[in-house]
Amino acid sequence: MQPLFRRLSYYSKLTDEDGKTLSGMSLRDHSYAPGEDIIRRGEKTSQVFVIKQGWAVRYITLEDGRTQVLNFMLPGDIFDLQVFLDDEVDHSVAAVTKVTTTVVNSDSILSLFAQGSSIAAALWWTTVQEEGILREQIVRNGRRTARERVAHLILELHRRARIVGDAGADCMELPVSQILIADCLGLSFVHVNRVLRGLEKEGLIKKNKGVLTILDRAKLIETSGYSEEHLHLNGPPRRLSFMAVAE
Amino acid sequence: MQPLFRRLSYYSKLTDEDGKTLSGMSLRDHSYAPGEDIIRRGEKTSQVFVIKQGWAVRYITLEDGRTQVLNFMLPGDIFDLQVFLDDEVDHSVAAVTKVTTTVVNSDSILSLFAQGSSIAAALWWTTVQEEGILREQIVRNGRRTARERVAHLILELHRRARIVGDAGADCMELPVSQILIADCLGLSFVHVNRVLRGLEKEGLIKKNKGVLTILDRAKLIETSGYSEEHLHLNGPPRRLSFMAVAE
DNA sequence: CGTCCTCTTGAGTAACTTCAAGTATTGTGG
DNA sequence: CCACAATACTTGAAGTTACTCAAGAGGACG
Repeated sequence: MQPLFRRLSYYSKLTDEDGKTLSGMSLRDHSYAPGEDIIRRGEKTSQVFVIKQGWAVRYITLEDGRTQVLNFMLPGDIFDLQVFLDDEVDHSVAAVTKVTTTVVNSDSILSLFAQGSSIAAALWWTTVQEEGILREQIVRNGRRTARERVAHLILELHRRARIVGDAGADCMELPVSQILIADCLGLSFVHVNRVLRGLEKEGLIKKNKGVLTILDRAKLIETSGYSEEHLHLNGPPRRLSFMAVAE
Repeated sequence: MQPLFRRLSYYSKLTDEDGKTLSGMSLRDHSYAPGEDIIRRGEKTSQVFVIKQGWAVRYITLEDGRTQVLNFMLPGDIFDLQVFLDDEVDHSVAAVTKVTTTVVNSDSILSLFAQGSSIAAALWWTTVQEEGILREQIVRNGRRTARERVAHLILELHRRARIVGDAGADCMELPVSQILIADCLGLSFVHVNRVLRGLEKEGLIKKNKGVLTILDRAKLIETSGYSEEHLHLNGPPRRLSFMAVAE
């Protein structure tokens, strides 16, 4: 549960005690090979899992094979607090790299909420963050040019990787093919390639064996119109507002 | 709270008692003129409100004026159960028509959850539904053609309007300008116009003074690839899975 | 070492946008 | 209730962005 703990404690004060609590919630680990499905659309699942290692994607495929990546999942990301409805999930999740997940005891999550733990507030915050990322995805793909989209996505992914400690100040491992980037941004992979090469030629980024380096962050932000509001980086409150009611 | 009750009881069995409970939660109403903002990005709000009458949009505007509509809000739609974080909201909501909202006492929502009311399950379901709609929006705008997008949106809006009793079997009031449709689908309004005229010429739809009629549903579904999985129309369970735990 | 997948680049094309100008519709103040 | 203004709709023509097709190069993997 390290990545989750790191993510939750990035802006929220969690104690060592909280760390132990989190570790205790983890039931068992599971590994997936690159490309393997972790959850398939239409399945019913009452399980909550956390990405422990590696990258995954939430995605939906149309009948004719067109696929849309909804969002990337990094270590510390959770699927899915909404699971309590016991309904069929409406999208799939696949491993991008080798992925390790931890299945979490959902009862223990619930008791965290019942107890008013600050972990619960942090978990709630992650779902707000996730929704913010989804909304930003809609704006990005709906109203930005290809160039803006690519630059914007790079900045977002770097930031998210950095939060869980998987990236340097201006560089990161980006284990994502241009095909996936295209499926995320609603573009053809050929065009994504051209845009990336363009950004490289202009000296904004550099890519070398899966490591992406941001060479000119200021220009990258300028061309993408990137801002971080949607990530809700102020972090969770120590308690959810409704917890105060119970006191 | 009529529209909310209607929406919740569309697939879930709610008693008259539940109806009264819902009515009792409503604190006060508020009206908005067309175009007026109901909530502005960056505001903090700890209020939950329900659309009682009229249509609204969730939207985000970029610095240079480009606007993306995230989603339409119909009577019975809720903003926003995520509010308990007491954080700044990351998008705005504006009235499209004249809109009446009801502000809801968030404490009473919480006690519904505490009591394990079936209303709580239904409310949770609406948030799952809303997320499904957001995801479908990403797929639609990312991987469908303009023609598919327009047809798809029409079918979705009709379905949602019908659930709250605001539409006939194949016709509905669609109080939405082509400009808004364009901002929702990530297209120019000129192109939306051409696509709509095309669909009319081919006899798939008809529009007359704000009333849209679906003339050939089968073809409309065929050209759009529409399916309703994302609306989670099986509806909420009577109880959330975690409520069983508490028993 | 060969196969498969990803990346790269060019050339031609299709989908959608922008610009522009005119028409209908809706709202508003006298 | 009418006249006028403002907004939304419609259509054409030209331009641009991004797509498709194609073919070769570079890497990863068994």
